[in-house]
Amino acid sequence: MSLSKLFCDKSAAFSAKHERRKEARPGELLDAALDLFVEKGFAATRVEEVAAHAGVSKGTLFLYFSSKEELLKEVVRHNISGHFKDWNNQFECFQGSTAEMLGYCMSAWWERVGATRASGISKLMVCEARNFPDIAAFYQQEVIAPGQALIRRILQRGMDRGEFRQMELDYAVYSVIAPMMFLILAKHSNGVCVQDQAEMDPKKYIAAQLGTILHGLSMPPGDLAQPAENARA
Amino acid sequence: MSLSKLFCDKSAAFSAKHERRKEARPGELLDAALDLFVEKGFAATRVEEVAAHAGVSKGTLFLYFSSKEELLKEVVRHNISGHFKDWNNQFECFQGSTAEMLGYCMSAWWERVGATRASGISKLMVCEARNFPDIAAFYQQEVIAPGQALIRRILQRGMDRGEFRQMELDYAVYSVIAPMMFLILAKHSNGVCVQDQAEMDPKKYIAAQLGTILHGLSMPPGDLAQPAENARA
Amino acid sequence: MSLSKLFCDKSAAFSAKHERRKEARPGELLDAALDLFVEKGFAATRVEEVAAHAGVSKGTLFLYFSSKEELLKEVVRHNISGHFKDWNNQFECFQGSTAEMLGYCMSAWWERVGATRASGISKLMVCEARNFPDIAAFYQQEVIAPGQALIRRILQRGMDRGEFRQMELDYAVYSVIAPMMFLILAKHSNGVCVQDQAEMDPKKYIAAQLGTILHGLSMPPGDLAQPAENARA
Amino acid sequence: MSLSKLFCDKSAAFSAKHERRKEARPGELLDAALDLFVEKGFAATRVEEVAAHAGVSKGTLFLYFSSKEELLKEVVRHNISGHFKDWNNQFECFQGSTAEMLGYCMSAWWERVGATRASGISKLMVCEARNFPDIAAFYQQEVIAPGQALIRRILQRGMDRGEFRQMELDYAVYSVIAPMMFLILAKHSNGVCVQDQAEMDPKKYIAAQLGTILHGLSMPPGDLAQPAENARA
DNA sequence: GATGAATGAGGATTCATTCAT
DNA sequence: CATGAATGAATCCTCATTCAT
Repeated sequence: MSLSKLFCDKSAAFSAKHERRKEARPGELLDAALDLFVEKGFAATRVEEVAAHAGVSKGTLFLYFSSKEELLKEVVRHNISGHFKDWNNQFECFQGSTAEMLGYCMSAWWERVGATRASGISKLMVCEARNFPDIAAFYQQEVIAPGQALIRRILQRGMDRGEFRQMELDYAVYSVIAPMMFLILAKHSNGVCVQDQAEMDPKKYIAAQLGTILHGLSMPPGDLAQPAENARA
Repeated sequence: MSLSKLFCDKSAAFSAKHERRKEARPGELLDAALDLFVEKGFAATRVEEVAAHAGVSKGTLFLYFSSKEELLKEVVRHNISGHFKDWNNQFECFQGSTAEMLGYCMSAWWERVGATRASGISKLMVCEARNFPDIAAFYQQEVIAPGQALIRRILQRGMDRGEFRQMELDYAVYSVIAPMMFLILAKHSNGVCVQDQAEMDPKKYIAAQLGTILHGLSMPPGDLAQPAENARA
Repeated sequence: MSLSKLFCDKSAAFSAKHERRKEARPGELLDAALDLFVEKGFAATRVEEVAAHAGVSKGTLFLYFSSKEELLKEVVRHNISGHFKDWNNQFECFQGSTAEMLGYCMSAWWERVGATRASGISKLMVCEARNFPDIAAFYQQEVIAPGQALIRRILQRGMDRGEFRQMELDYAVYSVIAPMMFLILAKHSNGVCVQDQAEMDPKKYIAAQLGTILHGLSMPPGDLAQPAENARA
Repeated sequence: MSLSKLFCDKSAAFSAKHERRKEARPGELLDAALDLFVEKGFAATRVEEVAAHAGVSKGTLFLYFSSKEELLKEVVRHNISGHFKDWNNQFECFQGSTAEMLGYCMSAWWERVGATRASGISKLMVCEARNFPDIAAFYQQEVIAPGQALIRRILQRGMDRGEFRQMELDYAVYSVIAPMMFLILAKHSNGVCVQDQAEMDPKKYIAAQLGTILHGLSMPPGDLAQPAENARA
């Protein structure tokens, strides 16, 4: 069964009005700012660098953003995906098993978020949350909450359908979130998470994590078949 | 009274408060610096704050650390545990199942690292790695590499003993690491990872993640028994 | 009206005040810096003072000079005259007696260097040479060496033409240099060289020193005897 | 005729009382301070360096000198020679020609001042006079004035005895002072005055300057003539 | 709108001076 | 007396922000 068949047709309706104003403002500045904030941190990034990366002068930046902090806020707003409405819709229509749904979710997330520049937002928020509580709260409300809610619904669906074992959702959600967050950090933290980043294939990583999430590392219980004649010394 | 007694007394009484302070200063400063760097980031932390948190003046800090950057380096060095030798030894002697071993490991890690202030180092490194590549490399070599190696050995043991299924270790290690890293971030990122941090019990979190890691979320295959037409309570 | 006229007008009117300032700034800063460095020494001069003397703010100074030390270097470079090429040319064409030439030289030096603010450079170099060996070496190469060379040529001319007695040039050059250097110090050292600086007329000083250099203090031998019909072509 | 014969026996009587207190204070500190102030300038010298050079701790320095500036004052006071009383006495008894007297003076100055560490005082004063007008005034009064007075007396003696030509003493004194000051600067200014300091022999330098001062650079008129045991009444 | 020169508050660092031991 | 740890005012330098062109 192809994945595309699994969904109904309701496509997402984008919020048009609020976006318009921001679209008018040089997206290059927001992109440059995101890249640099992620790379060097907010405090260590100079607005002049941001402007230079966007190909404009320092003064121009302040034409569009009243302050460096306001720029950060806009960066966060601009990079917060409207994916959730879409994804929630897709959840409603999904026909396959919950395992498939979870796999689809993680792949889709990687393609639409993780692999893009927008993924840096998460690292940025992790690093700057303490300094900008209001931005953190906004992010938490716009991204974390809907994200966790979606995953909860998926896991609940699995439990409801007898596919997943009974579990405490408050903790189980992190089994899905943690590997994705880790992948983002690995991508943005210069070897602090993974030894040789170039060696890591994100798709294989996601596949492997999905495998663990679904089945764990342990030998399937019934699967007594291959004993492993090895054992300890 | 012997001469040596005289000398001992003298040296013992030698400069009580002043000396004690001098011994204690660097450690107090390192602790304060760790806390603040983790909380606010390196660039956004003022040395004067660090000094104040350690109960000394700005100038005193520079008596012990030649620069703010050197302070950061020392913070990292100082907080890098020598746990791995110990843990590797324990690995050698461990008698129980590999699942138990993994559970023991994660709990021990939480108690000795995760729950302590030292855990902040990981968040700090994630945030500052790009700005301080040499420190990141040092951390990677002293912490990341040995940590991953230990986990690989554990997983390999599980596979060798037929407890764990065959897996590609290069990716499987992250099934263990990601949840722990996530826990640290949750602790230090002001709600950006978990909605209500106060609600989360780290021990339950670790238990839950261990459960997932070992057995996955899926219903055990043979266990088809109770399909659960239920839904929750 | 031709197109070129339009362009000319436009470019001529282009940014009047702002640009003019920008052109002028570095020179004003260099002048202020020279004055203050000479007056108070490099270390005792604050960059803010320099900026204030040039009528700009602290930050502006750093727009043009990357550091206080770089400012010093530029001060030296900027004040090192290209007089030597000119003077060497004049040496070649000079027709009069070598005594006249020496007198002309000392007067010209006074007018073009000694009496100007540039004279402070020499005092500055004397005072700061130990702290900035590379600048000292540069000054030595650009000023001291050519200066001594010129004087040697003059003295040599005098000897060659039988006007001057045979002398060891390595030491004789200082008979010319020392009085000029002394005059500079007198000008800049607040009474440490001469008791009442206001009383001293530099032209009379130079005339007097030239007299000594040429004829010494001693009574002309024989005096009476004969005016010296010797020498010169 | 040996030089020693030229003098009568009045030796100098040292001022005993005021010296006593200063003698009690570590001369090492004053010596170290002089060396460093001369080498690096007052502002650029750290009191800790002075203390270290004198082999004591920073705190000890402040036991003897209430401030860095007071240290400078004491350095100047300590290094101001009491030579003038002695030299003035010698002037009174000198039997030889004034040319001999001048030569003796310059040699004696070199041996007792110029060649010693004390010579640095002059360079120090030249450099710091603007920043410490009161010290400069003190130095001027204790050293410059008596020094110039002595030289004036010598030149006057030469004129009175018909050995020297008539000259304006206000300017003529500098013919003697400038070469000596220059020698000091050459010694302390790291190549800014003389190209290769190592090459210069101070005694030859002084002999050469004395030659110029006495007879000038010009060919003796008539040459032929000789000695001319003075002229004019 | 765009520019970039100018600003000055803010932060890292130094160092003269103090003072408990 | 001597020490050297501690201090904090002073100074260099940075960089977000303003504004005249």
